[in-house]
Amino acid sequence: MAIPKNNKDLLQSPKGTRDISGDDFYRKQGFFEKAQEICEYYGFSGLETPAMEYENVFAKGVGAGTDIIDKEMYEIKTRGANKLVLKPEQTAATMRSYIEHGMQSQPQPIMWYGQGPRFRHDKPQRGRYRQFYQFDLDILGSGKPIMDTMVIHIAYKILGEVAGLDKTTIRINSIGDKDSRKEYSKALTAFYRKNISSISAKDRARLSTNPLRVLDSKEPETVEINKTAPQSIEFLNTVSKKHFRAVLENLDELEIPYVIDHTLVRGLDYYTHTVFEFFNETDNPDEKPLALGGGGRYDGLAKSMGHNKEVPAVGFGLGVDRIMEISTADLSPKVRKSPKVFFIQLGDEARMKSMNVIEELRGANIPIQHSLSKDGLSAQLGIAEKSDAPYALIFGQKEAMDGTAIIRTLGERKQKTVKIEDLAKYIKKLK
RNA sequence: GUGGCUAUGGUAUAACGGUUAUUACUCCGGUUUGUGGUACCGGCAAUUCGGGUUCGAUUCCCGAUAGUCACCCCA
Repeated sequence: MAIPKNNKDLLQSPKGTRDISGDDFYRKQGFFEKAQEICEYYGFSGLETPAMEYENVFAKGVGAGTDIIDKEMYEIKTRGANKLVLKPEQTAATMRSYIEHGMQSQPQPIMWYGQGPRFRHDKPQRGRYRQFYQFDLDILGSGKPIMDTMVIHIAYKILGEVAGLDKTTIRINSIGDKDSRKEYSKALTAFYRKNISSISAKDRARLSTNPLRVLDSKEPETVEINKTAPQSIEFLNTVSKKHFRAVLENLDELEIPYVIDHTLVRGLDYYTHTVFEFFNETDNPDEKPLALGGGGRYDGLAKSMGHNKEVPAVGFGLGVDRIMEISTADLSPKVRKSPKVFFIQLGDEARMKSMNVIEELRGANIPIQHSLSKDGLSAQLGIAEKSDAPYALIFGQKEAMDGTAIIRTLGERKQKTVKIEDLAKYIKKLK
């Protein structure tokens, strides 16, 4: 918030971005670690794609007429002729990677997870950043409904077990395969044309670019008319119906609660069959529930990106920032070890040799905290007191000469002198 | 992108248009240089930026910036 006087244009992070440090830093890392564990267990492996892509990856993949592509992409100024953009979402990038590396000749399906920043030029708000973090999971190369269920199941587990969110609602719908989708789209267009006077001007414009998105509209008059709009599941052909039913049956079997939401079609062009979103239900009515994540099947993506073959695929993305905001779960990562010993040094001689002693302890895997920048025993003991370390190691002039160190039990205020060579072993034995 | 609200040290806050800009926490240093949580003393540190009104602006007005809320959209 504080903006330095003479550098207001330079010394602040860009709008909608922020520095992540302290607890936030570790919680984000811890979340990833724990989510990763679940994914690895289910046989997924990691994928990290660049922060930028050629514009076509998203323009062709996600499709024009969506806000993401039309007005939220960051274009990068480059010296070359090709247009680069900061990636606004992961799915198209994942598919690009699959196609580029010929993954279709590997045993199918390819199962990938990953986490990283996404960029959208949106107006910032709570839980909405211009650089935000997503955890993604994708299964490419299989059209089986059980894959849809698995993806939903894992997302549900991550939200529940990792983030500790037990009030997650899953909204689900199906827009069917390409044919069903086309039929539905046609029917919707006809419906809206018939009621053209009842929908807002904005939605009339949408009608020509992407009629499915009119269903998403929040314009009051459109919301009203949408109540009588044809529902996508009415237009599912036999195959699509069977697929959707199988997904739901699998969810029932797993006892994952869901709500079928006929207005849920998701804005992006590439979705087919199953689409779903996760919401966190809040207790206080002042806060409206935030979308924590969403996803679906995108069998049409590969072809719309110019690939010669369809690649059936399904996946989700979770909004890490939003999850962090409401999660109260303990998310400390493995690297974050609570210190066992607080290292105190006294005098130049001892300070000089301190790092050698510390290296000794590091070699023995003993986590420490230190105050090498400080002088004075009282001061350092004071800091040790405030730390979480149960023991203090005092290494002073005398100890440095003798090749010993004092191990002090902070709570009981008792201490013992130990030889440096026995130090690690001695500390290990302490509870 | 549209509209509303907000903006004081690192954090949290006080100040009828006139104060050396309040207080607390944090942080740093000290209370006879080798044994601690308390206490005491001292120190660092702020009116977001740019205009305007006024003898005088933290205070009123306008603009910018940022945050926040609603819309939009979505993670």
